[in-house]
Amino acid sequence: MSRQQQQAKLSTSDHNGVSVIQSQPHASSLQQVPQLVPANPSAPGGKALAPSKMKKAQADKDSEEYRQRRERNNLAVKKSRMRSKQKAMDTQQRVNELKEENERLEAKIKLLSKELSVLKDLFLEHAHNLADNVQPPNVDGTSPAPSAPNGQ
Amino acid sequence: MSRQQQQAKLSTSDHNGVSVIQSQPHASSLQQVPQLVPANPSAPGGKALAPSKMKKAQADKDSEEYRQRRERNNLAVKKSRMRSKQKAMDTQQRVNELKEENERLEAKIKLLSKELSVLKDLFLEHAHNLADNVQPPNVDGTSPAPSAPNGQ
DNA sequence: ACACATTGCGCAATGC
DNA sequence: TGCATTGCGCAATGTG
Repeated sequence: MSRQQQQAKLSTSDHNGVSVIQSQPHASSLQQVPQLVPANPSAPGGKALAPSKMKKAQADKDSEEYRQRRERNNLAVKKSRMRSKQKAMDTQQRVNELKEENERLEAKIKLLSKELSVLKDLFLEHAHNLADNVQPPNVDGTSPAPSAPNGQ
Repeated sequence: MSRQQQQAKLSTSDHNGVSVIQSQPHASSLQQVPQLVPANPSAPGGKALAPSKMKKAQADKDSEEYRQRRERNNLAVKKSRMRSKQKAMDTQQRVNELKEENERLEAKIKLLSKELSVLKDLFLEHAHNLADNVQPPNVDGTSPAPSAPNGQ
C-alpha cells in the first residue's frame, strides 16, 4: 500500500537500462533488459516462465516478497560495507603499529651495535696492552697506563 | 538524445526511492529520515503528494543540463572509488612490507645479541682468569705470553 | 531452491 | 560553480 504509491508510476527501476546505457552512451547498443528473475512466490504451485512481456515487472516490485528481499539485501549491503570500512581502518592501524614497532627495533639495534663496538674496542685495547706489556714490561718504571676506561 | 530514449518511460529514477524508505511504515528497521529535498526549486511548498505535479520533475530529469551533471558525477564517483580501492590495496601492501622489514630487524637483533653475549662471556672468563691466577695460558686466542720473568 | 555476502553502478546530499 | 566524497538502494553475482 505504501510502496505502490511511491513507486507505482515513477519507478520501474531504471537500473538495467540506464546504468548500462549511460556507461556507453556512444555505443550502438540497443540492449534489452536483463530480464530479471524475481521469482513468483505468490503461488507455491509453480508457474515458471512465459513472461509475455514486462507488464508483470511492476507487480514484481509491488510484491511483498520482493520488498522483503530488497530490505534484507539492503541490510546485508550495509553490513558488508561496514565491515569493509572497518577492515580498512584496521589495516591502517596495523600500519601504524608496525611502524612503531619498527622504530623500537631500530633503536634497539642501534643500542646493541654501540654496546658491541664498545666491547670490541675494549678487547682491542686489552690486546694491545698485553702486547705492549709483554714486550716491554717496564721501560722506565711507570705503570702500564690504564687506557680506555670508557663505557657506561 | 539517447538518454531520453532510454529513460523516457521507464526511468524517473525511483530514487525518490528514498521516499520509499521514508514511507516505509511497517518495516521494523531503517528509520532514518533523510528528508530528501528533490531539488525542485521551481515549485515551492513541496509536492509530497499530488500526483499531478510530476511533470516538472520529469522535465528536470530529461533536461540536458541534468543529464550532463549526472554523467559528470558518475564519472567522478567512479574515479573516487577507484582511488579509494587503490589506496586500500596500497595500505595492505605497506603492511606486508613493514612485516618483512620487521622480521629482518628482528633477525639482526638476534644476531647482535648473540655476538654480544659471546663477547661478554669472554670478558667474564678473562676476569676469572685474572683473579684466579696471574697469567693464564690463552683465553682469548692470543699468544700465551711468557709469564715467567724468572730469568734463566 | 535459498539466504546471506560482495560488488559495480547510478543518484543525491554534502564537503571543499 | 565544479569536482570529490559518502551514504544509500538496486540488481547481478558469488558462496555455502
